[in-house]
Amino acid sequence: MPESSTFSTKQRILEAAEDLFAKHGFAGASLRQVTAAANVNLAAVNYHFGSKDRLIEEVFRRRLDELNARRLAALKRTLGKPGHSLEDVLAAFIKPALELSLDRSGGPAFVRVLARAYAEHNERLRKFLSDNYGHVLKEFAAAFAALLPKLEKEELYWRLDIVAGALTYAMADFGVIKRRSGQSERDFRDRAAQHLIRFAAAGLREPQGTRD
Amino acid sequence: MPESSTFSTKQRILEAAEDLFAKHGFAGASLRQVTAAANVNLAAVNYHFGSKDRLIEEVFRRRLDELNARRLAALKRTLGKPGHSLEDVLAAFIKPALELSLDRSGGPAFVRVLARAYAEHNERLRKFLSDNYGHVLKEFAAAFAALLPKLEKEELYWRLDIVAGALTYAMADFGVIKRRSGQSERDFRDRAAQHLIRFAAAGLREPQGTRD
DNA sequence: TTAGACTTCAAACGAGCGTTTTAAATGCGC
DNA sequence: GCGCATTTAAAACGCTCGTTTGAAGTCTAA
Repeated sequence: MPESSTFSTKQRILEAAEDLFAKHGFAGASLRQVTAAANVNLAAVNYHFGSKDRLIEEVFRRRLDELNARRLAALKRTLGKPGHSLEDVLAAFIKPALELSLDRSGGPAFVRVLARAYAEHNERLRKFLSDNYGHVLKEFAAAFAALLPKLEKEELYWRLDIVAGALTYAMADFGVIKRRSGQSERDFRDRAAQHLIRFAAAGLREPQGTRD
Repeated sequence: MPESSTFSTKQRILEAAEDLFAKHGFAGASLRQVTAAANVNLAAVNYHFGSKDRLIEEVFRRRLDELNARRLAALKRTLGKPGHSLEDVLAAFIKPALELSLDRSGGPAFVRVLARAYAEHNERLRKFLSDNYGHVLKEFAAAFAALLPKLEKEELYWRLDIVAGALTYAMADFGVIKRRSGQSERDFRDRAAQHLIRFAAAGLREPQGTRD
């Protein structure tokens, strides 16, 4: 199975799929649209991926494998530092995602795909993501828990859930937000990271109230 | 045009549509699924609403008219109080949405529909929502701006965007979160509102940083 | 009770869907 | 250059989609 020769077709399908899934959703983007945009024969999807569902999974795997590896590496580096802060852990989670949407072509599209997956409560997709990347979230949750010992577990999970949702939505909108003229992409992303980290840290650190 | 006789069919279509749009998305839920769930003839959708797109809009209008009226009323009440706080304004935004998902049947489904609309960047839908309900967001933005005079406009909009995303996402998941046994629905919602308000207030109030 | 507006219904429309099939083209070690 | 596995190609499969049609049914007011 000579990978080099299949590479181009598979790659083009994945890129077109990512873009169209971001624009029209998983159900809304058809394989005919995808293959037309990729300049590839319609049957190529089922030849290379087996089905539309598996193509969707591959769209996620391609980006998430690297994204989560970077997140874990950054987390490990952070946990190694003796006096690491909440902001450091948040940065380990957020910055790789921001870099993804900056570095690679198609990154901005992918974070929108990710937001869609968040909004969908599709059973198959949730299981796939949980099976493949659930351990990453668990490691981050443990790191947060260690830094916020006074928060009850239930309260912490509440807040992490809100933070994850907020970050996902915010990053999905980055491709749309128009930045100040003259501001470089890098500057913009750095400011964005600062905003997100500060915002999330404030929400997590706020002392737990007992009752009103 | 005798409204009373059409009422039942239209109502049943709207309720089935809301539920199925929440579950499978706008493209993913077909009119055949909707009409079957509503126990109504397939052609009834096009007879009563004209098209699938207009049905989608009507699903939004039915809930948002009341939701936004309540939000504006709560905001007006809050702004009338002399010493009102950031938390009060946030409560005016959040509590009506939480009550919607508590009071009415189908409410939890609708907030998930709302989250989907957020994730979609559908031009037609965005225009419809902005045309019909954009003024509500503007009034809230003004109220926030008055309470956070030290924040630059750009910074404020950043944060409001994140808050709106976080809230939308969090409320969409309320139907899924399992609450402690013995905890009443009302208690759960009140606690949820406290969490969201405290979280959002902390993120908004955090002093603006100049640069790292 | 009959006229007429409104609503429901079964059936069909053309179009597009994901997938499969079968054959032609391509790349590559021998 | 031949033989073979891999990839591309065109066409068709059965199915579901949103929408339209025209007739049947239902209700109300005169």
